[in-house]
Amino acid sequence: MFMNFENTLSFLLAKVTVAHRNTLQKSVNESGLHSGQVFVMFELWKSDGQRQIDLALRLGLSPPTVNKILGGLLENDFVTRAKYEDDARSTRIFLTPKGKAIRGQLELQWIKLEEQTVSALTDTEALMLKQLLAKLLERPELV
Amino acid sequence: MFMNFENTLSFLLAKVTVAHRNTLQKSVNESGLHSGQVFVMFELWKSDGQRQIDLALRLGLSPPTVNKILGGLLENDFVTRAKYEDDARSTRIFLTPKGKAIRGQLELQWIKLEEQTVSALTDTEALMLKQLLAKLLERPELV
DNA sequence: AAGCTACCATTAGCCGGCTAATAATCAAAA
DNA sequence: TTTTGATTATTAGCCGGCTAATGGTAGCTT
Repeated sequence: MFMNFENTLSFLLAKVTVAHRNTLQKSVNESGLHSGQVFVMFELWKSDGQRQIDLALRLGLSPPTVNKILGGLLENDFVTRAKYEDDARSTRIFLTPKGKAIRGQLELQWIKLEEQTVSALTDTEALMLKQLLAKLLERPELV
Repeated sequence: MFMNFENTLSFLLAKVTVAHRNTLQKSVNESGLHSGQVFVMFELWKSDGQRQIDLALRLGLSPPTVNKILGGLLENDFVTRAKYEDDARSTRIFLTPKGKAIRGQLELQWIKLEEQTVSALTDTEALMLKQLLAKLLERPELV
């Protein structure tokens, strides 16, 4: 009479969420970073000196979440805050030398993580999965 | 010189899962439940009176996580705890009438959520995505 | 110039994950 | 029988998400 809960896409996504976050956590904590911090660092490596609100928008996270993550990065001296001269409301986030230096290591760890994840699939499957996930992300309100 | 971070499977999975959890949260909070509680309830509907450790194993969650989620369900009178006669260590979790009554509503909401999610894809794509996610989940240590 | 509105950062507080550490119990081995 | 080890639940404390509410600033309108 009742549906097959475990076979819904929503269920599978939820399960993958938890599993993937655990794997990500293990993968990056060698570098002294936590899972959420990695995404902020990648964004800063692309463009240093962003405002918090822009980081939030590009990462698809709420401003308080970004603020909290930055707190940890500041404590560990990966980034610094600096007031933006033209606008006293916003602060700009800059990479420290330590934050810049860690990039290579993190990229290698990310590549290893990617190889691990992809190893469960064939090349075709991996490509297809990426395309399907990207298609879901095009509708942020639906995922 | 550096990799295309946004095009890795690991990145896409991380993004999709955050987005999906937000959608799930909105979907189920009409019923008075939170996102994590839903999975425990579905598990109890399948088999009432389980021990916490068995819930944790079947859900793929840590025992403290299940314990915390059950705290909320107990407070809101969706479940009750009862000692297992043969073993003083474990407790068994039972659905209350309120917990049993909410099943139909939750199932409908889940179906709506599923339709929403799947609507971004064709039938073939949705089926394929489910199969690929399921394949990833077969290797819990890799996702 | 004054005031309204929009924007940015921040705080507080919640839920959902986790690990590590405790306490109690059970079971098996010595 | 005692002791040792495994199991179960629980607590504490962390990170990563979120919403709601504050306070300060900018900017536009009047």
